[in-house]
Amino acid sequence: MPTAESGRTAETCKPRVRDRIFETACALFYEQGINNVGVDAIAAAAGTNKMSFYRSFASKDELVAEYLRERERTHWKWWDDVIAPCEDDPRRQVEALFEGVVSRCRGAGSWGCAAANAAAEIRDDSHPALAVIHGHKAEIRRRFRALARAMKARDPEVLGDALTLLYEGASSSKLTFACKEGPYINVAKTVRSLLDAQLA
Amino acid sequence: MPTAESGRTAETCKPRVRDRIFETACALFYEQGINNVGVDAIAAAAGTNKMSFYRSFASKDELVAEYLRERERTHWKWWDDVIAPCEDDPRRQVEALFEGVVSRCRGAGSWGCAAANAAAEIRDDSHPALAVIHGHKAEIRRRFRALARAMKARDPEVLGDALTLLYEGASSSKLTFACKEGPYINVAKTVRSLLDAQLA
DNA sequence: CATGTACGTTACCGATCGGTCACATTGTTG
DNA sequence: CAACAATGTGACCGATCGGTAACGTACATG
Repeated sequence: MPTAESGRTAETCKPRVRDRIFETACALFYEQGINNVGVDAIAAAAGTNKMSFYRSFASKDELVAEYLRERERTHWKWWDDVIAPCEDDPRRQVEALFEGVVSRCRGAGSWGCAAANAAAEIRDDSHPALAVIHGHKAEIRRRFRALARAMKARDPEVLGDALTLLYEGASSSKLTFACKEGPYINVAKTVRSLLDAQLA
Repeated sequence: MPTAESGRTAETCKPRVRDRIFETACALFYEQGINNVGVDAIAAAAGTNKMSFYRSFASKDELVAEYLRERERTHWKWWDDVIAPCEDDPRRQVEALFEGVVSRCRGAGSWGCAAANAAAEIRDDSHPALAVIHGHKAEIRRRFRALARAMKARDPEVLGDALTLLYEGASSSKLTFACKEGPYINVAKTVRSLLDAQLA
């Protein structure tokens, strides 16, 4: 057995076939949609074949769930990085988050929220990805409500939900608006005036 | 040739097979997602077969585009009905629209915005439904901006975009939040305080 | 009765789907 | 060298996909 490999110290240097498949699948799922990407296409794009795929993943559905878990990890890392410079200033944290969303949406490779897109594609209640989607969205709402509470908003639940909806709307507007300057471009300004109104 | 039928006075009483197929397809597309509903399933659910389908529609893609056009017609009819009682009071119209959205989302048969869901499923730039989606969303934005202008908001573009995002977010939150009381429940209150802040 | 329209039925096409089989190859380790 | 784990290869499965061809039938109109 390899010395520097015990199942958990991996993901270091070696380009394991499983990792190549997974990264390729994540990119394809996000750009083209889950139902528009077959297992064959993933394996081919990763420079391997379908059999190697099924040696690494139990099923496509499980891969999809894992894909969304990875997106969620990345999302929260991004979130924490954005709010870190404004520690102990929840209002600045919220503003920074929405400024971050705007510049994220501006990017060329942005196709909206992976979880929301997946929710539109997956309608089978038994799909393992559904729990990931719902958990992710519930956590977003929870964090915005916590930020509203930290800001001492007069109605933290309402303000938290408002921020959640604006956050959802901004990313989802990426796919639905053809123009390059969708309604998300003004969301930071909106949030500021909303905070002005809701904070005493 | 039938007397009471000249191509435009139709859609009256006779249960034409084309109409049955179309209504069935609209319901299935909305409930289960476009890519999860095959032509065979549509025909069978409409009590007919695939051949009758292709005698009425050029292709599935064209049916999908027609489905979204129908959803848009219904949406604007709903919209106009909601704002009609508040004529000459744009602020009340906006408030009525969001109260309407909340009660619409509360309904059991609500699966979010059909256009937004379709946008997540359709990633092929040449799909005939894309123009319908983009046109619908652009019109929503245009109307909210016009309402903001009619309200004499100090920055109609920003306020109009804010309303657009909240409108988008509210309906899209239907599929992404598992709980029965998603963040949309507070959107009417948010809109009121946003209007208070933005109107002089 | 003859004609034409609307519709039902069956079988079929090539392509793709998710998933599995048996077998050959590679590279590392002991 | 022997052994083993990881990977590549190609054929194959049943099911479903969007779409078509050929034919039969019901019915209303002239």
